[in-house]
Amino acid sequence: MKFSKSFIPTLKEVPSEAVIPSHILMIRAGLVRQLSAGIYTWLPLGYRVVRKITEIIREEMNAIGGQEFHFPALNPKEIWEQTGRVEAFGDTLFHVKNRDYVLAPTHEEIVAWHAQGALTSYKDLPQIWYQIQTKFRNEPRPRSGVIRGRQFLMKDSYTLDRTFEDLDIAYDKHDKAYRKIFDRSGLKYFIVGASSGAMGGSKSEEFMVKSDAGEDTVAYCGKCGYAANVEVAQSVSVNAARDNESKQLFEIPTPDVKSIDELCAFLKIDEHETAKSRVYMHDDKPVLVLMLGNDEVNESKLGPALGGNVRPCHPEELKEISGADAGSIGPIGFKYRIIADNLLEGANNLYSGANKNDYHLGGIDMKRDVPNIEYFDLRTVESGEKCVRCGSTLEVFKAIELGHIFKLGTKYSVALGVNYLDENGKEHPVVMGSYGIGVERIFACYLEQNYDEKGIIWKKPLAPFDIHLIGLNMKNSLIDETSNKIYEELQKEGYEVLFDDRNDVSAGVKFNDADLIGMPVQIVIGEKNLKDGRVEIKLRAKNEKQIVELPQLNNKLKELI
RNA sequence: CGGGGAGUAGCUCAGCCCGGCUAGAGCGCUUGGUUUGGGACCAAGAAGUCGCAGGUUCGAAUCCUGUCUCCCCGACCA
Repeated sequence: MKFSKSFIPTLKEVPSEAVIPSHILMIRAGLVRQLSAGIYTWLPLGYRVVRKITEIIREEMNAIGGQEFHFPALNPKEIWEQTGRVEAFGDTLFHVKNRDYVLAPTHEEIVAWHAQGALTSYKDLPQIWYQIQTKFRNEPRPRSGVIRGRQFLMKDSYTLDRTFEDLDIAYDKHDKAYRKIFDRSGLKYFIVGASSGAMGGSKSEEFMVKSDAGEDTVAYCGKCGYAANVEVAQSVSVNAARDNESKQLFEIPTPDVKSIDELCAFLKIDEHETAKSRVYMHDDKPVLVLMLGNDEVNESKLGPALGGNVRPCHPEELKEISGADAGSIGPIGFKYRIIADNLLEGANNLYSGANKNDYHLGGIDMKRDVPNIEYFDLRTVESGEKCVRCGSTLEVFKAIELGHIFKLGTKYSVALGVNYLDENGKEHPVVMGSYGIGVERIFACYLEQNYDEKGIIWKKPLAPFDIHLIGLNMKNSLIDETSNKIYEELQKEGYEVLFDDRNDVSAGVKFNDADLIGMPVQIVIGEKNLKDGRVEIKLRAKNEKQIVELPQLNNKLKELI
């Protein structure tokens, strides 16, 4: 493709709407333009990358027996009502105003609808149906460029099986295919076991990429691969101590001491000798939650531990419940249910609030003084703590979800009546699985992992072109002739070539554009080398330049690409 | 939805607090010329309903009210 005739609007300045590297690079390199919040147009260069990604996905999905469909994005609302998901999605689902249609945010319903009555025999199963399609979700807050948009490309596949055992096989095939897809895309990723949430299913795994732009926080062990969302992550951490002797309870005046840090400083004690109190309202009954030292209550763990509705108490409720304000609340004399984090189990000689403003208690023995307490894992894992599986150090960081594989079970097949007859003529619901990949997230994550101060660094699999051919001074007829000839030859050799044949920009502009757009190999045709019958080859990744005799160019490229 | 920031030329932004003639800069763009191995130079030029609506005023980019849009943090996120 000739640069002079292409729409590649590169930008020297950083556009104000972009914050994260991948977004900035996409805009600056002329890959994408925003139309509205969370809605993007892929420009020709960027769309080439999208197609490289989708082609990798197709190959791997076909390799496990997937059949490519194209389901409609516009769906009758009625079908969505049958599974209760119009309500479940709520405002996230786009509704069409002048018809009872919705814009599909995913396609379980439509797959089930087509399967119903069509897959009627055990002989029809298993099936793997997939598509690469535009999805619509009314995200309340689109962000991070294409990473969270209101319209986005998704590869979604659905497996239809007879039994849960067969589902295991289909799930495993997807697990392997996904690894291949992300490996081939050149991404560094890891896998997190996750709870299946509102999709309604049992087992699921998320494929994640470490990134500050991520929306999930995960704990990860580099040694054994343990990875979990911090909402559920566990770690080995040190229990509060139990001394041989328990002191008697004693009251300490602690004027203006509220936080654990202030308490430790005031009494000159260690954080691990203290217990922090938080009061929650659980189905209209107060619950005191005790944490060791300064540990924060992990509300994602607290909810499931208690069941029902849980919310933090309002400050004005605290006094009535405990007799004190926040900062002076503690377990002794607290009249309602008390639960604590596991780390506090059996500890003694602890300091905590006295349920009396400006007073704390010392000498608390959990066994002796708080006999009816219940223990749960309520901590939030922090970086530096030890892995529960192998004991090495955990890292906590933000991550982007690239893909997710679910064992759905029979939720949708039951709701929409997708049944088959087995060998004995007995009817069963089809067992389903659902598997998604965010196509643009592969794109964005690749960029997050492959750039430098000059711009993007493509590797061959996703690069829009293999070679960026640069004719420096195109008004020089020898350069013009030679570079055009090389352009033709390289294409005959089967390379995808972007040819910077512009005659109205200086060399510096071409070099900088080439580095910004980031094709793996640059070939520079300039007077300096051409007068000796040579050209320069530059590898973008290593910033390595080599001078090559013209007749050797082809061999050299075979070696490099 | 809560909190914060922003909307002025294609892009990045100044001007706004403290109202005043024809609204500015850099980059980009057009034309001519000189350049051509790291965003080069000279000259001439085009380009703006100052987000929108209403109000205050002799006079509004500037003050007031409303509204829309975009960005960031949070909530939410099959």
